[in-house]
Amino acid sequence: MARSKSEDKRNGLVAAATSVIAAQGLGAPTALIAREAGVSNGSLFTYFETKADLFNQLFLELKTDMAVASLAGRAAETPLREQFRRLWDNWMAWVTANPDKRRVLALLSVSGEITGPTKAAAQRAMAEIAEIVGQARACGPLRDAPAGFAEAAMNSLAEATMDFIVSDPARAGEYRQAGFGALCRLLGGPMLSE
Amino acid sequence: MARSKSEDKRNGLVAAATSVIAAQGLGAPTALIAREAGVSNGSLFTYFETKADLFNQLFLELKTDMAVASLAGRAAETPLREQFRRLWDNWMAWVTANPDKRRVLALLSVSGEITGPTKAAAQRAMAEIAEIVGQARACGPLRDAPAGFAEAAMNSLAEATMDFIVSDPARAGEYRQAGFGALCRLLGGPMLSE
Amino acid sequence: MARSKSEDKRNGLVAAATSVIAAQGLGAPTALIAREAGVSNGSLFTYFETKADLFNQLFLELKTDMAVASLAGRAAETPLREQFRRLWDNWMAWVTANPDKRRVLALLSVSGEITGPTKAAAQRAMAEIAEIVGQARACGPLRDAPAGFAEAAMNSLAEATMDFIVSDPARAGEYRQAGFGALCRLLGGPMLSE
Amino acid sequence: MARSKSEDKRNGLVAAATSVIAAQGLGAPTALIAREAGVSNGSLFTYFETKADLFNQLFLELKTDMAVASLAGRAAETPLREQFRRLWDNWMAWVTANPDKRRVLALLSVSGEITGPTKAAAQRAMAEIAEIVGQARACGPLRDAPAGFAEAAMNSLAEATMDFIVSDPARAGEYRQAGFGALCRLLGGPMLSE
DNA sequence: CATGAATGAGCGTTCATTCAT
DNA sequence: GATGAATGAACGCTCATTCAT
Repeated sequence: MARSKSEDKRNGLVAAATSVIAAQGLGAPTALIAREAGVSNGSLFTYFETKADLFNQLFLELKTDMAVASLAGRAAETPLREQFRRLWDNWMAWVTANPDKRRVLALLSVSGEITGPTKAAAQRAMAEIAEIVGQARACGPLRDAPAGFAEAAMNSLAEATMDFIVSDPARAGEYRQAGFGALCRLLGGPMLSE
Repeated sequence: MARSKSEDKRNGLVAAATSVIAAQGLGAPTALIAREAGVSNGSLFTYFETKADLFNQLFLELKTDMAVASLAGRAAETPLREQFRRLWDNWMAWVTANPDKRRVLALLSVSGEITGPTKAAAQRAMAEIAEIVGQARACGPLRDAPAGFAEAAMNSLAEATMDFIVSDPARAGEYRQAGFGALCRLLGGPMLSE
Repeated sequence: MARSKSEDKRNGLVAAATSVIAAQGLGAPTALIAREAGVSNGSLFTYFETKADLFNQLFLELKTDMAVASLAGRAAETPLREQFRRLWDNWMAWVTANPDKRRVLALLSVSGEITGPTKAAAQRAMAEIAEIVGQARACGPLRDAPAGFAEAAMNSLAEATMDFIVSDPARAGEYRQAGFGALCRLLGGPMLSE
Repeated sequence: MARSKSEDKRNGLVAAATSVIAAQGLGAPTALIAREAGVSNGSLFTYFETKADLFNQLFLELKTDMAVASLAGRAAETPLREQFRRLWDNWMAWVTANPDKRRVLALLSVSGEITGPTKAAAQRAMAEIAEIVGQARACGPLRDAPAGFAEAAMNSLAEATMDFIVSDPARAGEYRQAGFGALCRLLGGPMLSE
């Protein structure tokens, strides 16, 4: 179980990477991340083989974090709209609380450094969410759309909503509402209409 | 007189930057871009003061290119749904034909190197598109949503659709359809329903 | 612990800088200095933040070196003329033995890269010499000249003498004598006359 | 006589070089010098083969300028002290009026770019001054000093005095006086004593 | 395992000089 | 001759990664 080395240090590095990269972009020096974590520059490489490796682990961790937060309090038997509502609210709350994590995720997503296996693992972390979306899709207008499309559409709408929330946190509630309305319309189907 | 700055060379550099950055990311060496353009490394800097300047001009050029392509053949008097259809089809066709441009646009958008003035100019280039969206919004469910939200939502949906198109061009038509349907539902309103 | 910064390496860099700059001027590449010191180009920058920083530290070190060498064997109670004689002889001997250091000092002095604090520190290193000059000035014809003038005059005479010594070391003794004679006359006063 | 090309442009370049180098040092770009002279960068090289050539011509021109100015109004039959007085006053007045030229001269002197022939020509330009110094030397304590030493000593003293004048022009007169006194003592001899 | 100095490839940019116009 | 774009070598500095301690 306990992998050797210090789990604390690793987590510290991940956290430091998040805040440093949020501020400076992916070009941020590993040495700075290490310093921010209170660790020597060399040590970073005992926890992550390369910078790209750090990126991949970070990506997976953030994605998982986001998924877990979004699914908090889920009750599989409640009506679908209820579940969506909770999912969406959780999700947006996570962004509001963790703008850095969200920014880093956006940076990493587009970086070209995320490997296939990491992407696959990230999808696994999102599986439960995908399942909820799948239920909605099954009886809505996206019924015949290619697999994954509904999910991607939801994601993109979430991204747009997040941008507004991050840039103007005071009106977060408003944006969350508008986004949710759009989401329900987008996925459509009887189970989501009000 | 001496040689005057060649528009051709400038365009060659822009094109080279697009393909090199699409392949290697924003970290691509300026020297490589210059070589790809058949120009000496130093020459790049007679056309663009700095790498960041190249990024900004490139961004604006790509954005404008995209906007112009999307608006091709627009007839302001045709029904709104018609106009949307054409806009969307043009847009997706542009992505299909120019995946590199699209990727570079995505990279630049998130790079933190695009200055305020460039962003403003880009918005101006997109103004006509924004206007069309505005018409749809005015009589649909996003009527009361914050300004810009409808546009952002459309953009994000377009992004998602583009991702599918780029990753699997063979089924481009299918993705385009699905995306358009989702778009109409998302923006809603009587003028967009079938 | 890791290796700690090696005083040896730093000194090696300073020495290498001296000989390389003496040969090539201040435009000498840092990479060459590093190579001459048997160190990687990057390492130079773990010892000196910038090339300008290297210049400043080098300047101070050379100036101090010169001052210390000039004051060797000073006995504050001996007659002033005696002290001057020793000072002058030491000084010229240092130049004879270290023409590179002298050339680099001359280059740096005029470079515009030496900062105020460095200049101040250099003056402190020369304080004891200034004091000796001050004693001579107090009772000679420069009594009423502006502060620092006597010192500057001595320096300039030393510079001229050094030039001769460096360009024709075989006659160093002769030049030294002539210079000393001129110095005593220049500063004048009863305590320096023969 | 009239060498081809424009004498005006050449002089403009020399003047521009003086002011630009005074401000920026010898590293100043040739392109900047050209612009300051109102000439294209390429044109500079039709007047001066290389940057080093420009340096050499500039050096000679400034040195000559200084010599001519110093000798203004010389009357070979007046007493030596008189002649020295005039020389010194002219010299210091020139520096006061032309601090840029003086700074550039100092920079060039130490640059290592001045070739032997240029140095020789410069000495020729200074010949008349050397002759005056030679007369004083002949009957003073430097009688037996190596050739050129007296001149060099005078030069160095002048340099020191100039430094004070340049850094504090308000007290130029005071410095000039102190310098002249020191000069007379340094060269000594009956013809210079008051 | 932790540390941080050492390494050296690599990058953006500059600039003397050349040359097409 | 004048112009200024073109050239490409060169430089200072950075930073991921290694390795001696």
